[in-house]
Amino acid sequence: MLNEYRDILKSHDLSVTPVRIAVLQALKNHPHADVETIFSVVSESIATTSKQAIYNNLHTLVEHKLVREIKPKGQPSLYEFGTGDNHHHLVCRTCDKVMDTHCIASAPCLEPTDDHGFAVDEAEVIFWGICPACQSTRNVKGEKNG
Amino acid sequence: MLNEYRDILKSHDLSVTPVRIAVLQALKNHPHADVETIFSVVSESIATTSKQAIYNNLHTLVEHKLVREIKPKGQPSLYEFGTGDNHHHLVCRTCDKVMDTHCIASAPCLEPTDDHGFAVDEAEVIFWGICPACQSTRNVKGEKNG
DNA sequence: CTTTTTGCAAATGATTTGCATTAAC
DNA sequence: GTTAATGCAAATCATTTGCAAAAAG
Repeated sequence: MLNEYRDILKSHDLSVTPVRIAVLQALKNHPHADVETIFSVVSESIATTSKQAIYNNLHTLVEHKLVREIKPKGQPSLYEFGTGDNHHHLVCRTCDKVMDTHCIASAPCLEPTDDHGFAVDEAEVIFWGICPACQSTRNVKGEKNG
Repeated sequence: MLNEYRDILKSHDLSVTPVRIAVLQALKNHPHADVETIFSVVSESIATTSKQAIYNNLHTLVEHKLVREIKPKGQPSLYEFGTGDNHHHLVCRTCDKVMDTHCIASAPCLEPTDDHGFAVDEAEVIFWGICPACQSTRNVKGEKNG
């Protein structure tokens, strides 16, 4: 429902534009999408859009904490609709696939022993490993799987 | 002591070259250094070196788990001598400063609730926040501090 | 009507690739 | 002598910047 996105944007004092709504829709349908993917999905409904409009919107949405950015080492940034449910990520060292997971750590467990005066607002956990597909196919770094 | 690095490299079946040793030394003296920093430090002792030699060596060292790569969102990669002590990082959202810290979570606490079949070998924790300097100077994103 | 967003082109900058030379083993 | 590392130049590619036209508030 489009008005859903409209209301979310309005409640964050963000102007409502077709591209911006399309970006939110694309993120909802493609969790962990990169800019390239979002651009091509948005292009399906708005053929004249530009990659810069996608970048602009993602930055704005990330700033307003509506979208979370994930940056696997050496890959383009991935984006996900920020639900604020504080989940974490499994990242495959071989094919860079990203999956959601939760940590058995309860909130007070995820705290630094020494915060060096930082005002910490988020604890991000990345579980590094090898995904099932890469385990079975002996993929080498760089090849993509499922 | 140079033979220290020599032995570390030999024990990992890596050939011992002046540039490679200089990279390890630079990392020891400059925790959380980026390629630019490592290049200029190494250049002091080996004036003829190239940035590509630095990249090559860092990749090799990371592959052999002698060096850890940290990738703050949108910044060049940072590298640190990989001590295997499983510490974590505080990253400033404003100036991108990185500090070491530990997590009060004990090992069994840092496990995914559902590993989706991944063979997980590391749990990386990044504590996002605002560093003391940026808190006091009201820095805006992009300005560097301390 | 003022501000924000859009879309285009061009610039930036970290990282990678190809290859001949040189050094390590 | 065979393999791996070096250093140079050129290419790649995600991301950013500048700006005029268009849309949103």
